[in-house]
Amino acid sequence: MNNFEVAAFFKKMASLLEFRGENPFRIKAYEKAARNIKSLDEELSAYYDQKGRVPKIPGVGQATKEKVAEILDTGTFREYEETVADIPPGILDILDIPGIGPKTAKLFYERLDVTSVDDLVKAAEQHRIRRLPRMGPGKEENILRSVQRYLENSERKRTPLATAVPIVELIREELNACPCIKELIDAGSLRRRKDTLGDINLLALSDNPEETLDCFANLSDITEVIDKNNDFCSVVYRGEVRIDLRIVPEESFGSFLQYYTGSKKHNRHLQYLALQRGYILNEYGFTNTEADDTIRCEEEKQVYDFLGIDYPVPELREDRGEIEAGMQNRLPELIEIGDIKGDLHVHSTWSDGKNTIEELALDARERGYEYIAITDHSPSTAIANGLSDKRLMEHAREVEKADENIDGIRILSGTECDIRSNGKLDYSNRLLENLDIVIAAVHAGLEQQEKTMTKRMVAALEDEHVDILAHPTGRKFGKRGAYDFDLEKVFQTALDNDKILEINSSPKRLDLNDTHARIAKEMGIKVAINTDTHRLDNFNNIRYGVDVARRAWLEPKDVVNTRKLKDIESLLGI
DNA sequence: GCCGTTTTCGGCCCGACTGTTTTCAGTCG
Repeated sequence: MNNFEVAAFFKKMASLLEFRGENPFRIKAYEKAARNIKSLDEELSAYYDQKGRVPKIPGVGQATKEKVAEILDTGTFREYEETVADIPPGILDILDIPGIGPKTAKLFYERLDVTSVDDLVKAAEQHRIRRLPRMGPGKEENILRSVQRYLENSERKRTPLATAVPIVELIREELNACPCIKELIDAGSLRRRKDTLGDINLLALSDNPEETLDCFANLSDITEVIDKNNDFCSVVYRGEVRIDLRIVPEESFGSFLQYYTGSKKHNRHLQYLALQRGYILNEYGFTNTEADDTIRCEEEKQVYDFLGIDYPVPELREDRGEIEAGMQNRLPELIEIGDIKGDLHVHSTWSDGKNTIEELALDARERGYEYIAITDHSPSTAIANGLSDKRLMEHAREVEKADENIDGIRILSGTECDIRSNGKLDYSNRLLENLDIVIAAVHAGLEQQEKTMTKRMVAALEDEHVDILAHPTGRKFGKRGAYDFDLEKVFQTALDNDKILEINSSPKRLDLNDTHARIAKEMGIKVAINTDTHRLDNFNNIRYGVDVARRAWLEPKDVVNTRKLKDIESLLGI
């Protein structure tokens, strides 16, 4: 159980208590505990395993500490379970809908007898909501829209790549103890580095398939074995993620790897090409339709060689033109992590970051970066301790000082400036023009209608001080989709005004996503891959941003922060 | 439920945005 999961219990608990109308300060205390647990640097479970107690955390007193221990021991806590049991189950779903908080859920429950999402939809459609106090037609409409989006999201519950990767690392470590496994290889969407995974696909070479699959089925944290036979086993990890392991024969390892990497569409296209040449292509290799004789590929590349296609890396295999490009020797030279020369979106202790400007700079230098931009929040994002005008000026001076004191890396002064709901920026021109870099971002008023939101974003992109639009579509995994806005218009505005669009590497965002980043590239819009770092280890998330970029066919030249310091400076007009 | 005391009980309590109001409640990051 990680900190986010522990924090989620307390956040949820706060909602439930608010729904029941309990002491607001007790509710606040739970919210605060959740916030502080989420922003801890070390993993509670690791600390607890090692020391047998819960560390001191601000806002977490004795009572909550005991609950944390209970969660780590048992996966839940008694009071939470009792509270949940006391509330109609459908209410829990309603509380998950963005825009509907505990107070609103309570109102609907008490006045309209709404105890499920279904009830809620009916109440809205029958216009019963608009008659409630402080409700009206606009509210009713917004609620219907939120519910619709919520239902769409919950239908396709996929696992974010950044959740899957650590799980696979743990499994890999545990399976190391199993001597019969010769090699364990990622396959499927995991290998293609898709941002979310339906399930995790692994392949293994083994001398003893039976024993290997037994090892696998008995891993800790496996909560269910769905299917198991001679060369295949499918399990559920912690009741959430499905993981398939398949033992593959060495003589056709390449064919298997290619086949189980997919995607389905990519494979279907290859199968069509094979058939034109008189072969059936499947996981065993190419089978001659007449002679019934199979060519097994030991190496994956042989599959492509056989069809006369340059080898496409897994990230490209979506049948979005990579097969045609491979046939014409014009596959892109994709960007790699090593190409990244700096990070243009970093938060320090001045707003909601965990590290000082110096710590960030030294760590970035250690990573071989030539530059970073310190881009703390603006006043509108108050909960993140956004910088007032006065503090912004002090901040810039502090950055300048650090830049003078630390050799080997350039530290740029910047801001992640809120785009207010009316399209105005959170700082005046006078302040913005003193900064090296200005990132603009939408953080509030996310439910605006398409026209308003588009206008708002366009206005920001037309501002001469703005360099980058951060997390342009606003999506967050498991939370909400993109803002309602005209993507084409916003992208065109970015192009016309020579602005940079961000691929935000934060695992909960990955925004732009691969298709949007590809559109940006094709339109000729510059892209930056940033981590939005709030603490040092967030710098590691760059891998996920680069994954997105690679899936979007981006080459080093498409990404501004592959440029050397002096080129980035001239690009930013410093 | 937490915290910090002129120390064990009283105060805690961001601010923009939205859709309602006719001065504000609820949600969110």
